[in-house]
Amino acid sequence: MTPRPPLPADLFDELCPSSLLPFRFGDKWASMVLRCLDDGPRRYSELRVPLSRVTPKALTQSLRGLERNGFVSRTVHADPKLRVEYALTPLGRSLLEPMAAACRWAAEHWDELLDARDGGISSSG
Amino acid sequence: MTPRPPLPADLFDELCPSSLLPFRFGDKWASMVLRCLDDGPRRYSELRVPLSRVTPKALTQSLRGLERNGFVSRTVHADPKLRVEYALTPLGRSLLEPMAAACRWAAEHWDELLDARDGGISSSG
DNA sequence: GGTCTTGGTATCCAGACGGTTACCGACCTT
DNA sequence: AAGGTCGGTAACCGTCTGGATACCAAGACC
Repeated sequence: MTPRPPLPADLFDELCPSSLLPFRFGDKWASMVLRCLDDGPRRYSELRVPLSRVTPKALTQSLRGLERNGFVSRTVHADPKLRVEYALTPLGRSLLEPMAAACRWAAEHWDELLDARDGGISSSG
Repeated sequence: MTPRPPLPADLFDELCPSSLLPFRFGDKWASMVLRCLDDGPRRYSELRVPLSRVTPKALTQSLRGLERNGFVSRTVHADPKLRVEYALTPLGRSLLEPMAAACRWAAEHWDELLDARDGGISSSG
């Protein structure tokens, strides 16, 4: 429909600050899913591309959780053929701000975070 | 030492936005621990008061995790008698800002959050 | 000597979380 | 009719989290 650019081939390549981020949103993949929906609705199969390392079960689970909590909407179009679209709700969209704030924090304190993890008091665990 | 007011008797009474907050920091009790350290160092036994529903094991685990990641420092004083104090590191203190931002977000969207949970698409789970 | 406080540990256990593999019906194309 | 795509589900299983209960050594106090 909209000729938006396709999602990146693999979100795991550009591992963002989230890897050291001590915050977590929803389940394991929820924040990545939200990122993928940032610029408009996406189909299930579209989401599977950047999240290729997430099994269909896990992706469905994550989407269902986001839907249940009102962050994402799921719309089935049976127009010409089956099409399921996931989109951010306004609530879900509003979530992007505090998430970005957390990421900014992580970026600012990146060195300290690395330092604490590696050379800190104890590196066990 | 400092005659700061004691910690509240039970943090679970004044359940803050965190109950609906879709963000999570660290393990289950980490954010509550941080809140308790907000106004200065606290002893293990002090922390146990507001977190009375947290077992010693869980509290220790949470503190160790926070320490490992550089958010909290642990200091043993054997001055007159054994005293172990936990305090926020500068890094840990800097964390309070994005956490507060997340809480503000939750407060702003409180109604929507409740709505989605209860009357939303599906209330299962 | 017995007990209390302090700051924890040891052990066990249930449930949640997440991964693997396989499979499915509906529809479209060839 | 055969095969592909779409949007998933089913069954199984290991790991991790976190709770319950019990216990402990060192020092202070009585």
